[in-house]
Amino acid sequence: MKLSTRGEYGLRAMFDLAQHYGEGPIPIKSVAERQEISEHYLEQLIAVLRKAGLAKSVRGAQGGYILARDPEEITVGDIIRVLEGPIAPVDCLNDREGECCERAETCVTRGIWEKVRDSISSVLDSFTLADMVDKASKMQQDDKHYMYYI
Amino acid sequence: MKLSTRGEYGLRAMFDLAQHYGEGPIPIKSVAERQEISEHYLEQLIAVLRKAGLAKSVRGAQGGYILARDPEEITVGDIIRVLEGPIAPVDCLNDREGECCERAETCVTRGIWEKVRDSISSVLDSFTLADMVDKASKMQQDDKHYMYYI
DNA sequence: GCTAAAGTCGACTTTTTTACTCAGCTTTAA
DNA sequence: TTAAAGCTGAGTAAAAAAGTCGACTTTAGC
Repeated sequence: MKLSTRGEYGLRAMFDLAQHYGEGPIPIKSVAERQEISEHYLEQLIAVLRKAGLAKSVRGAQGGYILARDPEEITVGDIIRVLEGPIAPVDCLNDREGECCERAETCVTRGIWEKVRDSISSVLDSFTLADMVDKASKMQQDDKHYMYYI
Repeated sequence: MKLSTRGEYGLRAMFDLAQHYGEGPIPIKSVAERQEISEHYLEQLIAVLRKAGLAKSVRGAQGGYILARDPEEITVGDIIRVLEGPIAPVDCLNDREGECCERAETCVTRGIWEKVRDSISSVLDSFTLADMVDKASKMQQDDKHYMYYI
């Protein structure tokens, strides 16, 4: 039950773009440096996000990437689904009803996986990039406070 | 976000033992046949479940495996955690607080993964093997009904 | 127009994990 | 005593994940 680095890196990259939203195109190189991710690898991930319509690219000098929509309009679920494929603990959830499992027995487990999937989805969809940026800035505030009183 | 076959097979095997609970030790071979899982592979999985205290073995002729506790006392979460490792979308959730991520920024995502983990856990812990056996027998009833009316 | 800073594309490699397989051993009911 | 079970550890093949490389295209700014 683990995310691959694709989802983790991709989310961090999109979060980075969200933090710089409004500043024009952000070069992938700078995102990779800040997030400590291999530039070439990140290139691949962001290409997927672009094709899925979550990010836009601006080619040429002074180019880079921008979120395709406002940070409020992009959920963590949107990003994870694109990079990790459909959220489904077992494959048969992606098949049409009745297309898998001959034995009804086996399908008892299916109901459980469905509930797991739905609960993951609903958690992931409940966070937007804007929420994350808010939280990050609050954390920085707290840090300052803390420093102040030392 | 996918389960490996370890969790899937292991759960099916334990479900099989639950269906035969009270009938004495069930040989792994028969479980493997019913569930269409490689016998040798299943041996490895059930060994892990045994060491974790979820199943008991009876060696020698007429031996086999038995659930270590009543089916009501074993949840799907117990089984999955043993076979798939701790439920944690990202590794840093298994570290102690503050041991990971230097940058507070990075840790904004951590809060999200924590909620995902907790929601998965609570779904998995809400099903016991007894629930699954009940459901399977109901499904068989329904099947008979269905057949009856054709 | 040239140049350098960007993104684009596809193929390649390495590493890790998964999913088995095998052989030989130990235990024990009948 | 024997055959049916579990136990153990090593080995392996295939797949997926993670990352690398190099050549190409686009475009702002000089």
